[in-house]
Amino acid sequence: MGRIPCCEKENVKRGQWTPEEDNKLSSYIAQHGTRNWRLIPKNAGLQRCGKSCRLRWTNYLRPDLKHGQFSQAEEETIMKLHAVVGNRWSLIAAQLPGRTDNDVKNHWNTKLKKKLTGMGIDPVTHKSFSHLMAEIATTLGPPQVANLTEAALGCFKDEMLHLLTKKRIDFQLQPTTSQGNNMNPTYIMNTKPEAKEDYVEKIKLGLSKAIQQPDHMMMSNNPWEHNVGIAATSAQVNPFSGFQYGHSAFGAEEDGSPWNQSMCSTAGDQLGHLKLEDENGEESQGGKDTRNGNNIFSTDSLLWDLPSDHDLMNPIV
DNA sequence: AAGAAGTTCAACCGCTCAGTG
DNA sequence: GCACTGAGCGGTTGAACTTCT
Repeated sequence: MGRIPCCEKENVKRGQWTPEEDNKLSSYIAQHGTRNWRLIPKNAGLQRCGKSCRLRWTNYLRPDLKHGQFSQAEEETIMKLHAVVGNRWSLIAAQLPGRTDNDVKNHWNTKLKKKLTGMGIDPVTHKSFSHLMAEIATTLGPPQVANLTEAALGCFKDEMLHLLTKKRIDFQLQPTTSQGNNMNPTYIMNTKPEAKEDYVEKIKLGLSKAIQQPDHMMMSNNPWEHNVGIAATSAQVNPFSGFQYGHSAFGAEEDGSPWNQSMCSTAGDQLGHLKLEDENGEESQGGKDTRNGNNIFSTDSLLWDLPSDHDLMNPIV
């Protein structure tokens, strides 16, 4: 049995909405509300699918929507929430008044993903590439490490070189001293064009050397320490270590909140670790239960069920 | 100036889930 | 418990726009 189409495909207009159509839809909804999307286009005199009307309304016409650029605070919120819930765009959008899931999804795919990658953070796991490499190195046997490392370095190299050469994203290679901790330095963006070529060359050199010497990877939990840092100490040249959302890259202060990097993970898997309380104080696990519970991130309703050292995202284990 | 390449974002598609009879 | 329906979600597409060569 085939799936029943949501509307008649014939006589249904598709593509960009005209101002006239927008007006018809807006004025109809202002008078009658949004009950029964299937009937709305018919009653409003639109040759559109109900689904298309719903999308147009929720993503564009709703009067409470923001249409401008995402603010820095909004971007930071998206990144933090994505680290926990993953591609649950509707959940993330629910925490950003005036933004839709489509807005958030588009912004993530076009801007934030690249921003994170450019900072040496894997946008899927929200861990630094060095962290992921270390996990690989500690989990697998030597032959697998060599092969995987080579493959991974190839990917990272391509991505990094693309970003460094095509985008004005750059790294200040001196770790900030505010932490007084070179084991976990914080890097900030350097937009000076003259610094770029030198860094690109250093990275190219370090990466190609690393690929040629996979054995060194096995000697450390952090392969970058042995290979990437060829032109300087690893802490100075390795742009992939010690990223912190709360610091200079986004201008906010770290607050010791549950958002710190240790609990970042692939998100879809993580909803199962969140305890959610509904209005009656009853617990429910994440997932579908959260569909109508838009305020699960409020401090009043969210209970964290995570030991601080719990490694939620080990892709190998 | 013009074509190519890259980017953005509105819109569509197909799927899942909740509600209902 | 089952079938059906509507709503909502996330992934993908493609037209419009921008930047690069």
